Amino acid sequence: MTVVQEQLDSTFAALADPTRRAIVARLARGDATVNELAAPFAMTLPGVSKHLKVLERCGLISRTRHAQFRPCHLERAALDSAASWIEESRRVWTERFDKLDEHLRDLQAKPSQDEATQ
Amino acid sequence: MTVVQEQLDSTFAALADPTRRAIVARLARGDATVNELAAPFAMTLPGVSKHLKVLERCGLISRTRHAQFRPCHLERAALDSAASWIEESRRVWTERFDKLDEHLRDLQAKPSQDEATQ
DNA sequence: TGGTTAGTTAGCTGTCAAGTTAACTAAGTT
DNA sequence: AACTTAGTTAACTTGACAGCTAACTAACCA
Repeated sequence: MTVVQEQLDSTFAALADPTRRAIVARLARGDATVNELAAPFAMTLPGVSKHLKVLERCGLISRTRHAQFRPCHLERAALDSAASWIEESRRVWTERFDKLDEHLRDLQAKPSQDEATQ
Repeated sequence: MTVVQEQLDSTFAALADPTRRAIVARLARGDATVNELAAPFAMTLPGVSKHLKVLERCGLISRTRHAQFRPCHLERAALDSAASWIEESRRVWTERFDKLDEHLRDLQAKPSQDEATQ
């Protein structure tokens, strides 16, 4: 298993949880402390702390220290790599149909003997 | 939990597995049977069959019948919704920095009394 | 009809993840 | 020094999931 694959594994797995997606969405609007992030959820602080660890381990967030606070910061790189993977699949899928389309236009424009007899 | 959230949960969870990502990438290039999809993997057929069920349940693929074959087909909708979610977070993140940037340019252009004394 | 090909279902095992409470660390406050 | 605030770590329970083998269904072939 390559490093890139493991990165994607952990990033997609992180985004599979609705609590973590909400945290990411919140952090997109600006940095926040653990308690601020935990406030909207009916969940204990250790639970949120675990989610943050998951997000940190896949590189989606980073944490610094500021007195007894640990402000969380969204890192766009992991988000970018997940987006890139999906985009690549969509690109291939789209390209295939574009080629099919082109082929059909070719057939219509100048049907060859071979194709016309099929 | 909303339907949309459950859809995202299951789609991201599906994409968290490297085998399933490889299957999706393969299907982007065109439809394939279960055995064709299983061929590249050191895994039993029931294992692959399970992965396909996961992909089907989150809407990433669909399956039809053709004699004793069950060709798999990539459905772009689920892929699109996952991509959209990520894009929205990236958009917010980017917008925030654009606004900050604009604010800083404003400060430089016409510093107010209030801001100048801080 | 008996065999082959394509694939799924069932049942099992091991692993990992989410959530909890309780106990801890570390920094700031009085 | 004692207390409060912010957060993490540890230990546990529960539930889901990946993989396997064995047994099954369904369609085609001889």
